[in-house]
Amino acid sequence: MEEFKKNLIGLEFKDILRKGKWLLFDIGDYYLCSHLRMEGKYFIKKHDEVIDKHEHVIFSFEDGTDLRYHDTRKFGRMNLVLKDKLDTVEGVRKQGIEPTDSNLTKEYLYEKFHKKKLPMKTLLLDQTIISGLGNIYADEVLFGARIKPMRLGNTITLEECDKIVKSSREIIEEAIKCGGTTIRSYTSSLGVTGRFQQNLMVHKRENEECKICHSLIKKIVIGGRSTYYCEKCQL
DNA sequence: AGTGCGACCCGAACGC
DNA sequence: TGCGTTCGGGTCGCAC
Repeated sequence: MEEFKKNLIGLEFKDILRKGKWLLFDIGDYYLCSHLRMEGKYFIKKHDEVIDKHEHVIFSFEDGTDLRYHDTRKFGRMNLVLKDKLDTVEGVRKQGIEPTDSNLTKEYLYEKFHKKKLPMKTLLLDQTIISGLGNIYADEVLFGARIKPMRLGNTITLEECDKIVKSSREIIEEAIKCGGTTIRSYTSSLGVTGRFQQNLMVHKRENEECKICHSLIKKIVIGGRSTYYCEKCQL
């Protein structure tokens, strides 16, 4: 921690990049790799403003402003690495292809899925295959692609991979437009709300009617994660 | 290698 | 001002 502080004093934040779910702050010879997990968020505040009990890391700048990292559950992670050592941050290095990237093709997904004996829900959460989908969007993508979450990778056809490409792109783009999804965050008073929850077709909708076929949405656990799907719409 | 699962964290939601 | 328990999100590390 002391080392972390000492290394940053006097350095300039030059840029902010993103790789999958990681934020990379370009600072001098370093990248500060920051993963927000569930509820991590950054705020700009004046240096003299009262420090909230969930503001765990504060960067103070010469102009009297702070960049403050706020994380209710202390679940996020930060990792300061020299730029040429970025490869040593496993999570950052092993990112797969993003839904918005034209390199995400049905052939690529078929190659990744067709020998796997893991459920599709688990495979969509694997950041080394598709980068950026979390528990909510994985459920939504599978609904959009009309694939049951427990189907194993080795049962998925090329055609279904095409549906996943399209569904993931559509859902991620729409979610970004909406400012994300607010489900468990209680910090909306701070201005961080997502509107995508209005678009959710299955996630967190156990025993509610499917918006397409009106049968009841089911909830199960796959790979230790809550998973929602429509028995009738998804094959 | 591939797969499965507990640990991490703590406020909210839930059950009584 | 009720209190104890469970849940959940993404990732890693360990066991098989």
